[in-house]
Amino acid sequence: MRVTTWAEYGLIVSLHLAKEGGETPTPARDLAEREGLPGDYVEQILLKLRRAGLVKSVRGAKGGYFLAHDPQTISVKDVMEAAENRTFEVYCDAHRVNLSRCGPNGDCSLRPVWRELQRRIDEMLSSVSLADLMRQESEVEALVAQ
Amino acid sequence: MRVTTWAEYGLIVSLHLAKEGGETPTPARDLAEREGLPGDYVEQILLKLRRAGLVKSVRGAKGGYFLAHDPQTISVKDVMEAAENRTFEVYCDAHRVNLSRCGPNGDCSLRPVWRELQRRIDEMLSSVSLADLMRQESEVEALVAQ
DNA sequence: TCAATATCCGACGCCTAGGCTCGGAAAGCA
DNA sequence: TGCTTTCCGAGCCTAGGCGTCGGATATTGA
Repeated sequence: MRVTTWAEYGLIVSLHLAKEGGETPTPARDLAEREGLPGDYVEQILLKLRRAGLVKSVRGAKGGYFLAHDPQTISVKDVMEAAENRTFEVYCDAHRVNLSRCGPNGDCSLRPVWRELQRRIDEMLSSVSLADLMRQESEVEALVAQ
Repeated sequence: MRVTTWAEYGLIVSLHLAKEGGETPTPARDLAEREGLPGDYVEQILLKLRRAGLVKSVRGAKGGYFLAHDPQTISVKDVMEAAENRTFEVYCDAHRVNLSRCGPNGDCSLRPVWRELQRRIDEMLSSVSLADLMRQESEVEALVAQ
């Protein structure tokens, strides 16, 4: 079980824009270079974030991207879902290995485990905002420890 | 973020053996057929589970596999780690994209989030045993809901 | 009006790892 | 001596993660 670069980079990029603040657009290429990320790839990710309504873009010279909302109103989960389409995929939902077990009428004691896991992951990721991430690592550590 | 078939099948297989009970060996092929899983693949998974000490095997005719311990002492996390090597991989631990950020002296506010997420996932998966999973789906659902 | 700068967007290419198969060696029964 | 079964490495196929590229469109400033 792992997080992809879509989510990881998506968060780095969003966080960068959050720190930038305001509505002055930052070009994708500048952002990528300053974060040490592949430029073309960052562009793809910003496109996804824009389609999800998390960032806004300005085209043409002097254009770029800026955050669409207040960092406090954007959660880690929001960014991950925008970048990765999902936070956690329940296997048996996607691949019905055995219909008599995985179907709606089946009885599979594993399903509740995955569902609950998904719930807790989402809960955790929803509870952290971009504003939270603008602090020092040590502060975030304290904040996040329940 | 998703669970692989290694973990999913590993759990199905372990659970099957738990229900079987006792020390009478069940052949991998029989198990696979009754669970509707690919036989050769199940064999690989059982091998992993054996190496992790979760199941024991008897070679030769009339041989097969049985659970090494009481189902109550084996958690979902145990099985997943045996089958998948890890429950949750923290991205920046595996791939240091940017040394000044991801290195030990770097300051990355994302790390605490992943670490805490990992902690909570492990906590959840440790709290459910194979014995718990031997119940009906609806019972497990109630059990697991915190 | 032209050149430079950016976003926009689809398509494609590499490579890893997940998911599964195969073939054969060793071990234990009948 | 067969038959069954575990053991184990090797290999195959595909999807998807991870990026790259090329060109169209929009905007700015000279």
